[in-house]
Amino acid sequence: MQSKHAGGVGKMQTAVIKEFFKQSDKYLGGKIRVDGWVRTVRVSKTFGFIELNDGTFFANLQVVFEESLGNFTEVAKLVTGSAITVEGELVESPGAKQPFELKAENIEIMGTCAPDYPLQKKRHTFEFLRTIAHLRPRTNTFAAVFRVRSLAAYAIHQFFQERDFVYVHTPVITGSDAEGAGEMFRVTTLGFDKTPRKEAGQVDFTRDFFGRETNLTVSGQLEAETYCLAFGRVYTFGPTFRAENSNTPRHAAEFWMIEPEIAFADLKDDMNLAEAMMKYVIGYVLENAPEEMDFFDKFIDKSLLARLENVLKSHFGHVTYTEAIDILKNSPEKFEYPVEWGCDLQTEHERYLAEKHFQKPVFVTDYPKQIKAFYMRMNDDQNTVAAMDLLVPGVGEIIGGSQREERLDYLEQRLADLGLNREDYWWYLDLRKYGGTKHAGFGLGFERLIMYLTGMSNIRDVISFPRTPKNAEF
RNA sequence: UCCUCGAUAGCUCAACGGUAGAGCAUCCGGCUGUUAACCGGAGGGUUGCUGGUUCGAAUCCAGCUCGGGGAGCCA
Repeated sequence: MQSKHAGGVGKMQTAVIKEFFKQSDKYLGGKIRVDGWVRTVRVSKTFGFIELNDGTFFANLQVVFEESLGNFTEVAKLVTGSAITVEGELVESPGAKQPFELKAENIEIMGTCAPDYPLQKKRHTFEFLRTIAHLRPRTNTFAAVFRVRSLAAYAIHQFFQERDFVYVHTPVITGSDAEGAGEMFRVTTLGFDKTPRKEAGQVDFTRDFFGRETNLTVSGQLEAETYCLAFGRVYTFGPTFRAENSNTPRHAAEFWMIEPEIAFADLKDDMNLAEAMMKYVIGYVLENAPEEMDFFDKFIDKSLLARLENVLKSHFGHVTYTEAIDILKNSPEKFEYPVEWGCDLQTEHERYLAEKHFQKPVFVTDYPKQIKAFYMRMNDDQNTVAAMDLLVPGVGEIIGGSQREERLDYLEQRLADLGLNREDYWWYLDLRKYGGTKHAGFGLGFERLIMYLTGMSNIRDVISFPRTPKNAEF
């Protein structure tokens, strides 16, 4: 990649550290200028070393400076976190830990760093770093996490765009409060002191901003289906909000979700899409962030690379809910919760299936209708629905999807059975009246994908500023 | 929301009923190739908050707040 800053041959070249590592031949022996932040300084009486990072590359550039420097005393006093611009010659390094280093001829101090800077050059706990979420992207782990996150987002867009999917922006504010996917955050401009009431005492939402009750979306799926039945293949990728009081390493109140929806497609097509997408993203990240992935493998999860590479080579497992119940019943494992057909699978059951029995990602399909949402397509047995969950080792449920019920009479019956108001779904039901066809889709929790890709074990450490119960700092 | 464990210097931890310590970080000094550099010195604390027991509480008890792990809900 040619830097937009790169100058002509023989002149001083300003470039980013990534380029020195990717094309060191081009720069070795030449004069360069580089901007960055000090990660650590090691100084002696007449010379010193600076580890410089400019955010473009995982590794640091070692800068060597000597007494001849005009501002040697000031440079020698630099502390971790300072911003500097260095000019000098890029030379081969005699040290064992880096191939080359920058022999400084001039160091300009662009921004000093106060001595109470909380980041040290030793290891911090993730719990502490969460309290300084504005500074943590400067650490190795978070630099790696958020570069992988960026690459994974790009890979997802690329995967769908290459396959002619249309990216749909579904609304963040929704008027539908009956999507059944959990507690919602209310959106209102009504005052708290004198909330308008109707005669019976309930809040009068006709006087609210939208003239009706509105909430933050818990899923873009129903809206995505409308565009699916126009474009054939669509996907959403945006923020999602759940007001559940969930206190776990896998839940956040604000998270990002990817929801593809495909027309003229059944559950099998849906699972094939999900598997292809997962493999595409894994492959893309392994190829484009090798330094970051090596770091995770070394310091975060020692079996990460082996596991991801194995996933690329193997086919995902497939098992029906009914078969899964049999596997669990016949397993030697002692479960805390009893296994019975009709009960939802507990976390311990899901973990056993993904981590012990299959030891790779596995689709569980055809769940009892009682434990799944109204829009999932009824199977011929009238007892199970065409649903699928993808379980992955270490994270658990990462995808939930289904073939949608396209038969109007079946769908109306399901709404009635669940006590849902038919009028609230008038436009959703219209899709079944006007050219309805079989279609399917799924929801992928983006943060859970990042956890799976990096080996990070807490969702709060894979999203820039996590929102969880009792925490919305920053 | 439930169960469980925890909160001591900026950070990571020790002290477990009797004067609150160490390593790292910071500041000062030393050191001619360092790699979480090294060596010497200094400053730094209402022991999460409120109350209780005790001659005496970081330590024991109660409540609260916040955090970790597990569970539920789910992505």
